[in-house]
Amino acid sequence: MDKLTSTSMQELLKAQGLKATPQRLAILKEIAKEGHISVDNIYLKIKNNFPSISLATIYKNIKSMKDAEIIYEINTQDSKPKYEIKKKTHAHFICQLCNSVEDMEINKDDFKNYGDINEIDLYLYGICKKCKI
Amino acid sequence: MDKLTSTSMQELLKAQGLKATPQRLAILKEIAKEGHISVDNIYLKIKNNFPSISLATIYKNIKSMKDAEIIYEINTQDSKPKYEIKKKTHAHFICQLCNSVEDMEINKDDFKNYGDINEIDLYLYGICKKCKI
DNA sequence: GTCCATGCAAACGATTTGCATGCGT
DNA sequence: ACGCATGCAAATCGTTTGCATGGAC
Repeated sequence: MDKLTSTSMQELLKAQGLKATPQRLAILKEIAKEGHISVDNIYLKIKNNFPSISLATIYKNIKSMKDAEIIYEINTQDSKPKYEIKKKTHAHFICQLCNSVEDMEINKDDFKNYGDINEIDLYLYGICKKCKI
Repeated sequence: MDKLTSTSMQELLKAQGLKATPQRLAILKEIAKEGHISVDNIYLKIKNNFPSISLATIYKNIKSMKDAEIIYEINTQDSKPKYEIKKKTHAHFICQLCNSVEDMEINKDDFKNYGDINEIDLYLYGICKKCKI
């Protein structure tokens, strides 16, 4: 996944008119570190270094950063929503056993024959390498 | 969409070990008629001809018929889950204005280069013909 | 008669909201 | 100093569960 420094995160937020609060930076840092992570797990992870943070704050910030298109929501068939740093369009491979999410490259042009498409969400379900062992 | 008679619905249910109750048939009929419909709307529609039906019954039956792979759940970015009669793999085109869902044919073989895939969920977002006018 | 399905009400989990306080700019 | 952000608690929404009753086989 792309390296995202604290500085670039602050700029990303400011560019969208959002203040770079410690909570927001902590959330972004956790998402960037994990790749794909649920609200609950963001909360648990951040609470270690930041015991005062509230779940409501996480939800509010997830919402505003999603609206600002800084992060992206992944909705799979069997687990709670997960979040990732928004980047170039790609597919998600979902393991049907462990629910892990893996990014896969796709070529947007492959979908041109479907007409005028603004956005593509492609979820591929199977068994990941780890679970296949 | 495929024609689905009352008789074939009954057989579909029995084949999966589910009793063909009037409630179940009404739910299936509504899903077949609408193509893609939410729990709330199933409830509202059925309540007209079937005032005693309860939301819990709809939820329970949606769950059992989903488990039995008679119906399929569609989860889009901005609206509540919708349900359709399960059929051959296809994509869903979602209108970003009116949230309508439209089926689009896809060729499973086009996804062979992604590896060992059991299931494909492809959501394409854009503006539907009606909303483009 | 047994078993599964229904329908009501209560419980539940995830998310949202209101509001007083605090902090960044 | 102002306005947005935080954190708590309460409210809300969608969905699930328990349980007593009813109906299908």
